[in-house]
Amino acid sequence: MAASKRRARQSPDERRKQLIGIGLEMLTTRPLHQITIDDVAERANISRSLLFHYFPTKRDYYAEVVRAASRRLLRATRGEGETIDDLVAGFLSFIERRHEPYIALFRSAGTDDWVHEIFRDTRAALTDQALTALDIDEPSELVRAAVGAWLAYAEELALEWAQHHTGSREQIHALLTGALDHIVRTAR
Amino acid sequence: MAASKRRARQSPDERRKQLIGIGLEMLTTRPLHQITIDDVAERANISRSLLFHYFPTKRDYYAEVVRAASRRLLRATRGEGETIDDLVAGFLSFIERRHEPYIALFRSAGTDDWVHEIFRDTRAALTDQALTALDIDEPSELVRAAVGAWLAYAEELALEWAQHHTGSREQIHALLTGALDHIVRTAR
DNA sequence: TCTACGTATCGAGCATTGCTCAATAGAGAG
DNA sequence: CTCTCTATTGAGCAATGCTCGATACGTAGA
Repeated sequence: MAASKRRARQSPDERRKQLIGIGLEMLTTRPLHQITIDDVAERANISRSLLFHYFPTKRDYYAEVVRAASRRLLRATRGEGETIDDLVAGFLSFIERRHEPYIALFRSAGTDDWVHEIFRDTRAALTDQALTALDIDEPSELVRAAVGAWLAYAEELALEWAQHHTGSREQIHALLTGALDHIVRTAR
Repeated sequence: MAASKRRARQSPDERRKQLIGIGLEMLTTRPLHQITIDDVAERANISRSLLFHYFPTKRDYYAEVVRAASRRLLRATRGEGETIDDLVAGFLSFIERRHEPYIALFRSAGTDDWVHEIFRDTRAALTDQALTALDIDEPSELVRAAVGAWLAYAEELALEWAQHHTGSREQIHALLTGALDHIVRTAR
């Protein structure tokens, strides 16, 4: 008690990182809007007030947490994306390893407009990666939309696979690449 | 003021319907968890307490609202589903007319476990409709998963189309049926 | 080593919101 | 006309997002 009451003064940078880290961690166990400031503060061993010192509002805090989650995802799928096979393989590996935070990100998508916006940005970036891998330079609006929708398909199928082991990795891989190929050919 | 203070006693059935109706209405303008009991009560011209008299908890109220939204959707797509073309056509018409409540339903999916469950049930029912239309009696787990994921694709693409008029109705229709056909053939 | 300043940190307190419970009043049965 | 049943309410509690003034920790300069 005496020890926990002691003020452990830290640099703003570390504190922010710590708090966002805690947010990411908690995001894997419960939906975004169920994370209360009190929970985070207690976990970080600080007062509520301090959290509001770093993030003007709960929304801002959430937003940074979700953005961090998004960055993680994009970092994990990017770079390998030379071909569609590479991209899909990277995507599947990522989902396999980290489907929990990924689910968390998705589940958070609908909670609020500002979260949804981050979610859309993330998906747009993934769409760009896919389009690049497909060697499509100037896609029509329809092609972009179709590839974006394919991502929804990919997410759903990959998560189902990661959670319930539905089908083999090769089957899922084939379903994803095959569908994308078919979709893109149809869309233009 | 005097008029609004007057007690307008109603039958439980009507009250429940009224309250759920208000919930459905509000769901089109804001995400589920942003609807406060106070808002609903004020709109219905009743006290907060009465709402808790009919629904033991806010969750229960939400659940019934979302279930009602789900039922609407299923009623609108069911029946026409003789062939896949019929089903897709019905789906597109429905989205075209009512994409707002539909978006609302989707957006609500991640807010909480119990909402997500309703959402999954809804999608499972739609999957059954599609499988029936495809004349697939005993689908493997993989086929079911693939068709379920295809629904995510369909939802995403149809909503994009309804909101931003991306592509013609025929193009979207072709993209949906084509993808489903391709996916099912690949999955088995 | 001492002092003074900047700021990381906290505690008290306010408004909103989900929820409880005892009290009240409207409507139909007898 | 009265009595009973229950739809309805108001007051109040606990949790939670958020504000603000006070405090103490760490360091730069003497």
